[in-house]
Amino acid sequence: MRQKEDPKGEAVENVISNIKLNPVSRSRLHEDIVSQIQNKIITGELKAGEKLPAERELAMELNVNRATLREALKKLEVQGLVDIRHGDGVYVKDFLESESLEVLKAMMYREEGADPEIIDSLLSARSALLPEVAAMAAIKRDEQHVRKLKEIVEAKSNMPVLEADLAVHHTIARASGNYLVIFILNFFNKLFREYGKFYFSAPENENRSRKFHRDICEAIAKRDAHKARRIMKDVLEYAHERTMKAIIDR
Amino acid sequence: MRQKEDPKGEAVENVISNIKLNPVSRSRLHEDIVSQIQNKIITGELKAGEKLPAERELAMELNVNRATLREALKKLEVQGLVDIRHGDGVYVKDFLESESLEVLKAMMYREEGADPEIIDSLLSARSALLPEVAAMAAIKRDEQHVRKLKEIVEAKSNMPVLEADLAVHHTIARASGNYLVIFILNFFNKLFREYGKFYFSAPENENRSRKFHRDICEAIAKRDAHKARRIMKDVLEYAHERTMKAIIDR
DNA sequence: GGTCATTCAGTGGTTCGACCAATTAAAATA
DNA sequence: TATTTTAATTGGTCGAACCACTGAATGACC
Repeated sequence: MRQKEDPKGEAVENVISNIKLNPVSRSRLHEDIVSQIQNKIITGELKAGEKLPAERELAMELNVNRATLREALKKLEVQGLVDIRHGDGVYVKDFLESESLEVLKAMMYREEGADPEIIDSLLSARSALLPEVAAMAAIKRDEQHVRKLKEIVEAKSNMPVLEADLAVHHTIARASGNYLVIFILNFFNKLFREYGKFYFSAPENENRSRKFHRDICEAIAKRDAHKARRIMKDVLEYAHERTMKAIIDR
Repeated sequence: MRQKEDPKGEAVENVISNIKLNPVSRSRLHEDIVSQIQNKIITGELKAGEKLPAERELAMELNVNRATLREALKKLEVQGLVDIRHGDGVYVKDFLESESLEVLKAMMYREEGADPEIIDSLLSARSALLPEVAAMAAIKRDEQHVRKLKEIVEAKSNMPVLEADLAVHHTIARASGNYLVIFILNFFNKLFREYGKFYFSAPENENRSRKFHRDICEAIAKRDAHKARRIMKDVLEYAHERTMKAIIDR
C-alpha cells in the first residue's frame, strides 16, 4: 500500500502515450488548462474513450499543482467532455454527446473568423424550428406580445436592423409560451448576433427584413398560424441562402 | 498584510447573513455542495447579485476543505450560476439569464413528479423541430447511419422500447449532420428518458413505436425526405396527445 | 474642501504534502 | 481452476501556506 505521494514513478505507458499539453502562464491557470484539453477533444486529438494520464502525472506535465488541474477537470466534467471515475481514471467522452452549449460555442469559435459549416448548421436549425414556433405563437399569443411586436416594427427605424430582428424572434418565442423554445431561441440569437452581419451587410436584405417584421406581426395579430409559418419559412430560407453566399464570397 | 491563514475571524456581517448550508456526508462531497447551492439559487433563496460568504468561511460552515468547496464553485461557475471574481468574491447570477441547459434541467427536476406544463413544452418543441430534422437526415445520411438504424430496429426486441426510441432519435440527429440539432436533441432525449414512461406504459403505444422505427428507417434509407418528415410528424403528434392524456389521467 | 495616489486588509488563485477511499489486477489460497 | 486476499494505482479530501487581484480607507497634495 502506498504511503508516500508522488513516488517519482516513471511515465506510465499503458495509457495514451503523450498528449503534449503545454505548461501554462501564471493567471487563470485552470482556465487555460480547460481550453487546452477542450481543444484537444474537439479537434479529435483526444478521442472518446481514451484515458488521460493520472492527475499527478498530468499536473506535473502541465507544470501546475494537482489541485489546479482538478479544478480544470471539474469544469470539463460539467461540460460533459470527460468522465472522472474514482479509483480508475479520467476518460475522454464523445463531445457530440455533450449537451453543453458551452462546448458547442467552443466548437464554433475554435477557428478564426466564421466557420461556414457551423453557420450553416445554425441557419438550418433556425429554418427547421422557427416556422413552427411562429405558428405556435400565432395561436397562443396574447395582446401583450402583439403590442411588443408592433412597438418593434414601428421603432425599428431607430434600431439597428439586426437588433430589431433579434427582438422580433425573441418576442415570437415568448409568445409561443414554450419554455424550451425560449431557451433555445435565446441561444440561436446569441450566435446570430455574431453572424447576422453577413446577411444585413446588403441593403436589399435589410428592406426585406423590415417587410418581414411587418408581415409576421400582422399574421400573428390575426392569429393566422398558417400564414405566420409560411412567412417565417420563406424569410429564413432566403436569409440562409444569402448569408452563405455572402460568407463564401467574402 | 495577512501572513497566516484562517485568522479565526468572526462571521462577516456585510454579506448575506446565513444561508444555512448543511454539512455534508462523506462521498461525492463537492457534488452535494453543488446540489445544495444550485437548489438555493433556483428556488430563489439565493438571489441574483448576492455575494456568497468567503470561501474560507463557507468551507468552514459546510465542514469541508476549501479545495473541495472550490471544486464545487467551479462547477457552478460553468453552469452559469455564480460569478467568481478574483480578489472580490463569489456572486450569485440570475439563473434565468443562463444559457446552460444544465440549469434548465435542474429547474425541471426540482419539483417531485412530472410538471405537465414542462412536459407539454418538451413534446411541443420535439414536434416542431424533429420532422424537419428527419427530412434533413433523409437527405444527408450516409450508409453508416442507415446501418446503425437497422441495427436498432432489429435488436430492439432485446432493448427496452424507450431506449430504442431514444437511440433512433439520436441516430437521426447525427445523420442530419447538424451540430446544433445534435446538441438540442441530446437534451430533449435526456428529458424524454424521464417522461417517456408515461407514453410507453401503454402496450399499443409500444407497438406503434416499433412500427415507427421500421418506417422511418426505411424512409431515410430511401432518401425520401417528404415521407420521413410525415412519419416523424405523425408519431410525435400522436405521442404528444397520448402522453399528456396519460399524465392527466394518472 | 476636493482630488488623487497610496496603502493594506480581504478575497480568490495556486502550491505543497499528506492521507482517505474506490478500483483494478496481481498474488495467494482453497 | 476458481476464489479470496492483497497491494498498487488513481481519484477525493484535507490543512496550511503563500501569491495576486480588488476595493475601500487613508492621507498627501492642490
